[in-house]
Amino acid sequence: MSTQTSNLRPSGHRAADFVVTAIEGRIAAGELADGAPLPPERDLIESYGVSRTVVREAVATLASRGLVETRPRFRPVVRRPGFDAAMAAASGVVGHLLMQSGGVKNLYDTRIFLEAALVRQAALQARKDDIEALRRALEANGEAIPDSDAFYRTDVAFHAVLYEIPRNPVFPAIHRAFTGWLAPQWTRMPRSPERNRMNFQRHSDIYNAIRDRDPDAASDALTAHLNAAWEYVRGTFDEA
Amino acid sequence: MSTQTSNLRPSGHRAADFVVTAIEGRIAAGELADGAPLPPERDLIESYGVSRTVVREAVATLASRGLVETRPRFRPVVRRPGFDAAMAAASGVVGHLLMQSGGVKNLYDTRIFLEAALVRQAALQARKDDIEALRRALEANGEAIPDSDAFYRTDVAFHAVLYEIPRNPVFPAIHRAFTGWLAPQWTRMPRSPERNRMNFQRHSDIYNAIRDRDPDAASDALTAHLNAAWEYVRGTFDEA
DNA sequence: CTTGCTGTTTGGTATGACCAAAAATGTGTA
DNA sequence: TACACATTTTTGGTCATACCAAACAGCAAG
Repeated sequence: MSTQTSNLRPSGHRAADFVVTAIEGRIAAGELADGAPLPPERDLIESYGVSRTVVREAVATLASRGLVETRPRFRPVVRRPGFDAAMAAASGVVGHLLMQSGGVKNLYDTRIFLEAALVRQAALQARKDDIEALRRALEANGEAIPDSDAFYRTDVAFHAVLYEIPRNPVFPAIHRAFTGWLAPQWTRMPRSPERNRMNFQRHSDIYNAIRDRDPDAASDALTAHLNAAWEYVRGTFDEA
Repeated sequence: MSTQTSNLRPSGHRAADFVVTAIEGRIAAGELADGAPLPPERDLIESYGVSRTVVREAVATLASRGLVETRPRFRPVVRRPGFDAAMAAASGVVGHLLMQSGGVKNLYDTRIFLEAALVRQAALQARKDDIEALRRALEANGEAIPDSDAFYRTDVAFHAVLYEIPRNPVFPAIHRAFTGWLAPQWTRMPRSPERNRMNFQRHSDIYNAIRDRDPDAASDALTAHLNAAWEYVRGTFDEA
């Protein structure tokens, strides 16, 4: 007859979800600023009138959503989410997808598609400083031809410039996610200065097309570049 | 063979992470098939030699990664992750992003960009049955003009066809994610048969351009369509 | 075969305890 | 005073036990 627990939280829902949304609200409201540590679990117990079990479950949920960052035995740190956090949240699942048949191919095709559209757009409306940034990235890429490790970094940086041209923070986040997901495949590819030189040539083609304001040529060059890279690495997969 | 119960989990790591990866492996190996219920928590305790706290934390992590589906008081159900699961994992963060300044705009611009590229591609290489599917979707959309609710559904369905044309499962997943994220904004938009008729006209333009194999016209029609919709709803935001 | 009841299973939560590492505090020396 | 070192307190990670309520499985009655 007497209610055993006298809590101030709405019953019927899961207590953990209640705590999650409550903390989410405090983050969104700015009460818990970016970089600040989360209150100790034992404080949260008192604040929300729940058990430590619930608090820990809630913190784990927040962590997997990218709203807080947990390291073993450290206070969780609040992270105001950016588009990168969204990608990070998805990456756990994507890792599984990549191991399924055709998963890598589907993702890589998506990248080709998106990037081809990016260079087309870039050819149409890249600003002077965009093209200059692209030129510098290309130059650095060319100088790194003898060093395959440096070439990889400058390669990624070159493509990164393409994602920055629209000035929409979603695109750089997508690029970082792509490179992170596909890096394991890439590193299995044998590298050599000769291949670097070939890829640099492709990069030059893309740059020239954008500089010359030729969207079709830019799109074609990008597609050819990435498709060639795929053909080169496809042998390393056991897929039909 | 004999179930190895020699659970010597590496110390230094978190026990919960250990359990998570172990269950992930069982899912990836197919031992836990899609749709099957997860073993009871009390069984997992014995299997991995950890406390129930750890098991619950692990299950919560798996749930937030989209590998299992939990409903209150039901056995968690294993879900072989698809690209939709990846999007679902990201949606928690995206919800926060949408509330930040410019978040909706950035995401919507991304959608316009992607969809414009899709219709361009569709104009170039859509198959006969693709165009036929698009025509049927357009027809249904036209018939739903008087009913704003039905119009919204057929509107989404029309755009969905565009995402299916590349036959890459990533794109439909992206579409579902977009519509899910942006639906709250859309539903705030006042709807009327007149606006429906206008949107239907835009859809017709897109369809005609694809049917006529005119990539530029298709891309322009799509961009005009979505930009017009944005202009129509922007008044509902308190953004500069 | 269906319907309805009943005991069992199982997830959700609470409580208390212990450990180890981090953070905070105190202390002695230069 | 300033700084390095030792000690106490805090705090996250884990374990064990217990209880409740809803889902589930089995059985009896219709």
